Amino acid sequence: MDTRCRDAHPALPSLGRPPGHPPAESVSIDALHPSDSPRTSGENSAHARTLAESGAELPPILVHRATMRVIDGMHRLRAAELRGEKTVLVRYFDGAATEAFVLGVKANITHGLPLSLADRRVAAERIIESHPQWSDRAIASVTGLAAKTVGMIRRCASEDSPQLRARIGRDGRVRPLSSAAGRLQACVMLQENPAASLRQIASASGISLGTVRDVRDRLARGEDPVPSRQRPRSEVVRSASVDVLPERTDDQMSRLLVRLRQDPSIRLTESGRALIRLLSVHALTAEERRRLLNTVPEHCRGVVAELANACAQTWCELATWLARGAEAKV
DNA sequence: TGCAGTCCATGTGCTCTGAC
DNA sequence: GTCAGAGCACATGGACTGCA
Repeated sequence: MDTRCRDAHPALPSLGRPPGHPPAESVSIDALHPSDSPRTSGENSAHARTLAESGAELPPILVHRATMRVIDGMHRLRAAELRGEKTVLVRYFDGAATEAFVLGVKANITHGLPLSLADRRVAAERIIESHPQWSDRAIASVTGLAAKTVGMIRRCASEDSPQLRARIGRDGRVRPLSSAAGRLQACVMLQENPAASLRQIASASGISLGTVRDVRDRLARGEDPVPSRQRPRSEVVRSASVDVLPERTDDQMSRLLVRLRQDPSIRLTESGRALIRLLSVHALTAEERRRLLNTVPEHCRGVVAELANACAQTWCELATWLARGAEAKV
């Protein structure tokens, strides 16, 4: 057997790489069950005959101990049967059935008869279902597909199922799919508590130090704290063209903000840009409010609610003063 | 000495482009 | 049309530096 399949993916945590290579055992062929094969068309009988007729000693096959299913080596098993042998050399894998399947896929793309493209796509679908937390590249490295292809399969497969917020990469690190909610929270903290350290803000908002720094730099440049890539596409369209806005409260706020941003007397002064930044932070869409809500720990909700009320009161007072000022000028 | 900020290598997903 | 590779922007953790 090609021992590379034992090292399916060192960085993927749930693969559970077994320590060392346990010695192969001679096991009765009758005790083994057919594999949960990634090959949709079954074994290739011609390939099995070729192996049987070669006369060469066949390497041990890999078997899932809990189910006695063959993980890797169905062609070698068929070849042994064709030779009339009663036993076959086996190496056991101890782990979950889903991990055994991943191991089988990995083994089949690294040696032996390669999986077809269709087989690899089906395998990717199964791995996405069993390991939704794995990144596209991690699954791509197991199935032999391109990461982009895995991403496309994931999008199709997850239309009816909720998306996880983070993925585990090939290096075993967890990376969020979107840091938008954390960025918005960090933005609020930076403006309400400028003396707080980046680390404090990073810890409180659940994003990395580098991301907090990026938020700070963006605010200093008068930019949105959330990169356009991470904002919903509909929102990006809104800020690009106010003519396509449907009549909704969130959209009305966006429209007013766009108008304000376009006003030279506002956008060409430091105080004006600061005002736009403050208004942008507080003009949250329903989706952003929902995301922010999910980031507030249970024990902090009272404090956050109190702060939110205080902010609301401040803005109400400001609105009243502005209205009075407008009336006075008229 | 410990904290805070910065830099860097390396990972991610997305988009574009060319090969088949 | 499908697929993979290159390049991009962004995120991460560790290493490093500066400062009280």
